[in-house]
Amino acid sequence: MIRTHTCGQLTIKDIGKEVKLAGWVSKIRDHGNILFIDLRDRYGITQIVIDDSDEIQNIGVKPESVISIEGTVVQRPDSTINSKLLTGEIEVKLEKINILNDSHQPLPFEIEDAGSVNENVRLKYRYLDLRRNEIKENIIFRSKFIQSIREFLGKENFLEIETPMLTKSTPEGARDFLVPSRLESGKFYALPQSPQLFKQILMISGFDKYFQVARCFRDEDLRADRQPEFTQIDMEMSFVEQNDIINISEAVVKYAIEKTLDINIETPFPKIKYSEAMEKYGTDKPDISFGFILQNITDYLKKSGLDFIDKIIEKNGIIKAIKIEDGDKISLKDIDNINQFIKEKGGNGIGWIRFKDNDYQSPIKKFLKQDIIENIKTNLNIKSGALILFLGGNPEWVNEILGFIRIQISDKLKIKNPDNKFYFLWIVDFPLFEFSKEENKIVSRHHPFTSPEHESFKNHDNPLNITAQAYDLVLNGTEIGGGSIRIHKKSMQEKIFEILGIKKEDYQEKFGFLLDALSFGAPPHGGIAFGLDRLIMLLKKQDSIREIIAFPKTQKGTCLLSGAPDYVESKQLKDLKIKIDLPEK
RNA sequence: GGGGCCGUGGUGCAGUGGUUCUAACAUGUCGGAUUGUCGAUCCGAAGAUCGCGGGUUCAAAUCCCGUCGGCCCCGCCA
Repeated sequence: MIRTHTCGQLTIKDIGKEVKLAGWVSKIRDHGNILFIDLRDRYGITQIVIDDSDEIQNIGVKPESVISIEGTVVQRPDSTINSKLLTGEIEVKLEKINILNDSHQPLPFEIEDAGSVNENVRLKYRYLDLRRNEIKENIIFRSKFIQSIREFLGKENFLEIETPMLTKSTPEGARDFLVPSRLESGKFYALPQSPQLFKQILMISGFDKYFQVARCFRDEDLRADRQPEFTQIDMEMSFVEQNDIINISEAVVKYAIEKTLDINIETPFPKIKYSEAMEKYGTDKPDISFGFILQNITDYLKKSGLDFIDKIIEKNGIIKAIKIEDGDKISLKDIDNINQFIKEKGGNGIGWIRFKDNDYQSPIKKFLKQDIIENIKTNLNIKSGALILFLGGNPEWVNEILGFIRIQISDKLKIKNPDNKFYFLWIVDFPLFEFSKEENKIVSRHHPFTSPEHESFKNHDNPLNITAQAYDLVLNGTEIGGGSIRIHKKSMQEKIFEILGIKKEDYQEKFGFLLDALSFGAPPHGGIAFGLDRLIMLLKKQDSIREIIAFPKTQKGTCLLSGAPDYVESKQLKDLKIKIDLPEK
């Protein structure tokens, strides 16, 4: 046996025991006739003490070498107890030391405070980075969180079922990662963007409660909270309605968080309609930890005599405002930056009024009638020092842009989440479709298997007015989950494909297997998927999901540790009958 | 596809045209000293063609162009 205990285990209860420990040399403190080694493993640090001067001469260990030791657990003298360590009341008096493997010196970076090391160096030597306490704890937390979800869903009678990684490319949605087939030259598998169709088919098979810790792949550009491969907690249930899924989702999230963090999660989470989220926050994933709610001031500006405002109102546009109580903290330069952003988004610029005592400043001051100002002051409850920013145009555009600005300003003022809590929020009643300007056609807002809300489907005059039985879970302004009740009747699924403008032969070719399955007794069903990486990131208060993924990719999708992606041998391409045709530079 | 920030010993950084840049400081590494440290301490040493390529200049880490790499954002992500 190489070790009898871990480095985080021994305490005052173990005094006198003969033990064997193994781990990494974290720190050496050499005092000449006494020498200390901090021995570290996943569980903690135990101080090894050597006070035999001959032994010290021969010891020759280097930081981050792996050693095993034998010795006796002894109590530390009172004055040398280290209250920062769980093992700080004891130390192990060394009797025998074995260097299992040396570490090259100097190290690429110091393990203890590598937080300030450039990320490219951290990623290249990820194995060293993962020895650091903070990121190690993130990875351990992630594992415990997943375990608690398995525990909860297991008790709730859910089955964990794997679905294929090599599957069929489907139109719509994100760009697929493709895998060439050798046995069927010229054909490709796609890596799953989500197990969506397979989990629906499992419902049709009668596995009425399914979940999976599912790896998903989307070949799109990366962000701090987006990796090309990521993990979903994927769930699907039969014989359920929207609220059943919402309830079990809240229960599983509550259970896993309370089990892994020492906090209380209040359920049920608040719900707001999509339309309300857009009106008030200008986004479908609002951060509700602070105010700055978008306020419609169109009525107060009617007959303002201002040409550009009259024109906006004439074209059925609106004017909305954000009120910033601490208006002095937003400078003219900040407003300039906002203007630049708006110009990039196809607008002219933002209006502003700065209220000071009983006066006010504004670039359009000489055009503003006193009664308009009074109206705004009263209705928006303006106090001295406040700044309002306002923007006019068509409602959707105004909401979207002000939603962005709301976040920009809150970042600048650092007023987000002042009490550092978790603000969960359900967004419900999404539209089933939206109009895509790029493709100039109607597309699914969630995915084409989402069931419409029946009344709105029956009564619709325009597909864009149909409501979906879909719901998103938002945590502190980040979407962490989403799902829907699915269509379980073939005829309805065909109608949806037709509204989407997909030809019968095309949907037959791509989704025929689903339509077939729906025709053999498909139960009503629905589900949800949680973005595990984002959820863990937020729970661990990290700024990037790379901090909670063991081996993440860079913004260009490369792995600095392994060097992927890379060229392959020509024989491999030959087997696949693939020719590379790179454009000349 | 676009916008922005960054790249200087192993690591983190200072230095924005010159002779206090023959590149500072901190930390680590190596050698020595040291009996109670735990961010140990003290003494000493080594370690950098300033990401790479080109240009401007009497003179470039510093200015310009290109390129490579990392990060943040827009587009994209049903």
